[in-house]
Amino acid sequence: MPQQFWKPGTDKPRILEDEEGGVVFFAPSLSSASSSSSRFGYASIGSQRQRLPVYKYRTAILYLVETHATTIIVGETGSGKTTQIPQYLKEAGWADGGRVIACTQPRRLAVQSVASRVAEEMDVKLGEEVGYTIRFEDVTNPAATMIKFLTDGVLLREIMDDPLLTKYSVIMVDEAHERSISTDILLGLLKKIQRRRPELRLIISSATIEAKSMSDFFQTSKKHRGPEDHEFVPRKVPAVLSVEGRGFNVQIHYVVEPVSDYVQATVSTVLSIHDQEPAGDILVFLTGQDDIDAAIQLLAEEAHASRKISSGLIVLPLYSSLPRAEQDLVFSPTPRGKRKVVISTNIAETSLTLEGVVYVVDSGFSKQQFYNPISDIENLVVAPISKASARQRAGRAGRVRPGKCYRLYTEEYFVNEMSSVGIPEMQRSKLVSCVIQLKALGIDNILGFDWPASPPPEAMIRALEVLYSLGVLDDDAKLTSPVGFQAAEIPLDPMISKMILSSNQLGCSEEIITIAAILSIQSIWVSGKGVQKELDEAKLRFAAAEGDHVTFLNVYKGFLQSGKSSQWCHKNYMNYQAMKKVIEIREQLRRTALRLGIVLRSCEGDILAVRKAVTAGFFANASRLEAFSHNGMYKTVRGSQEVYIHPSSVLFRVNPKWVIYHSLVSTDRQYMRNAMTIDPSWLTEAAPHFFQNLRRPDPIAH
DNA sequence: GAGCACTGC
Repeated sequence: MPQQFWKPGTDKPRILEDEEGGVVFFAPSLSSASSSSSRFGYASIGSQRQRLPVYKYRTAILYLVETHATTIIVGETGSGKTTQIPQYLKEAGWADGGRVIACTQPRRLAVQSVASRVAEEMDVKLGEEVGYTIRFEDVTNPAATMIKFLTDGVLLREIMDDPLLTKYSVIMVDEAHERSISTDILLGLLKKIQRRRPELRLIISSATIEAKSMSDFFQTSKKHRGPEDHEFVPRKVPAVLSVEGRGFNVQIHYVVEPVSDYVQATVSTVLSIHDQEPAGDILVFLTGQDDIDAAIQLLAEEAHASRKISSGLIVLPLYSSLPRAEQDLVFSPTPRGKRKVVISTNIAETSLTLEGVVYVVDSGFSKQQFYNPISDIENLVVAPISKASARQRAGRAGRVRPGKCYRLYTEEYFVNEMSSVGIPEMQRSKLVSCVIQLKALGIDNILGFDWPASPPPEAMIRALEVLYSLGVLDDDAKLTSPVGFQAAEIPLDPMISKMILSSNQLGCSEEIITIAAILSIQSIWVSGKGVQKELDEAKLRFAAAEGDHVTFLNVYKGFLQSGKSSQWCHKNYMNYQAMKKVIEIREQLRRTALRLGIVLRSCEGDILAVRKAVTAGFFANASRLEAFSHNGMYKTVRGSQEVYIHPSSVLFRVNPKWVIYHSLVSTDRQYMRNAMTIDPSWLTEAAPHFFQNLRRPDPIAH
């Protein structure tokens, strides 16, 4: 047990029972917090730490963690919970005896920056007492690390090697309100682990007040234990503690009438802020590159027309596919007498923080992914945001001083129609990777798994079907040996994993892991507007008749021959950052392949082997050109869906009779992205079962 | 001849 920090007889924390009996609320006691103020830390950093809002809950938090299996902490950004709570736990002895305190984050950058901040506060070298682990980077020392920050994805991988996470005494899951797939899987698994390890403590940290549902989820026993035994057995009822943030007040403005064109409304709002409000930068939330470009152009036109305000505005776009140098412009300080306007996607809602923003304009929309398990198509659509998102966006205006947020929707809409939280990612995504991961963790009854939010059964069944067809699961829906277990080890989509495993027998693993690495990033080309012709020409220099996959091999070869040069990328309209990521992923895949006993071998130009390996993973994505089609219409073998080759493919307008594709994107039509020519006989060869089971008597007859 | 919100292993 950790050292006792709570002394009976001293100022006792007050516990307030929720009337429904499910939730324990805790009222902070200022005097107990200040009584333990000078026990740790260096003067300057120590007093800085004490000024954080979370500090006055120090005793309360430690008390709750000690006495409850799960503690839910609701706190806005700026409360200091992420950097302070792990330190409080360490100071209270939770890292004694070689145990480790873990704190997960959804994003890599957050892991790195929080870890270095905490190492600095504790005056230790990063990677010793305080460390972090993210994909490609393990900055920990197993013999010394007491506080470890990591992405939730990394912790999930750790569960594969150590199913009970035995080295951790406390696991804090931060930003749980974002409800990413890995956070949700992690929460489900932690609940199971807790049943086997009653001494394990969980802290769930969330920005929204939806704590009740989280509390219900972690409430393993309805029976209350008496207070006399709580020192030995933690209470099963989760404790809930609310910590205020340190943001400044943000005044909210709503439009009086609904707007019909939010791009136009954005531009008018920005201009009137610039005209009437004191200095301070403006952050605008739109949905995507199209919106953003349109708004910037309109803003330029209107500012030009009214000369009085045309000067003084610096307008900058911000989205993830923007080249790095242009992205960095938004961080440069605003010159005196100027006003910066950053027009951004959701990237500025959580991933990037801009200093100096005083005004936020919120369109009320963002692009969100939805998955239809019946048609098996993922769709990116503009959809209304949730109240939680709207609050997060508004909060971006209050970081340096009191700010204002202009919502381009009515108050009536916000209050009555906006949903309070977004739909968890789990309920709007493909679940193939998620299901194989759970299988690898020994969860046999996938449909009965205790999720924080249950995914649609159709999506689960579809995922099971895909895994069965790949030979990853057997008739009893158990992982096959060795293919299933090996595929689960590879940190990629199972269809790609299957392709890699098949390349072993075909003698082309070096080429296939290159293709796998490139397929698992967004795009290796620079984003196309304005340089379309040049981009097309550059692509032609690498284009292979066999299709996009083989083209990728040419590109990668060229990149290596250039000495991985950024100028070479620039010259060929390639995204250098993306290529660097390809190199990293490829290196990780090489190591994973070696561990799985895959022989790394090049086929030395035998492209037939490469194409067969791709087919072994992606046979389910085969389609055939319609016999009398003049417009390049294909039908999928699996579902007879009408599909077309995407104009970005090197096979666009080539229209070979048979292709397999990597993915479908759905806009006005269904487009196949990354297509490759095949011989249809390879399909039955790769997956006889799959094609026999299709309804049509002979779907691949010539 | 079209368009890629954002993460992550």
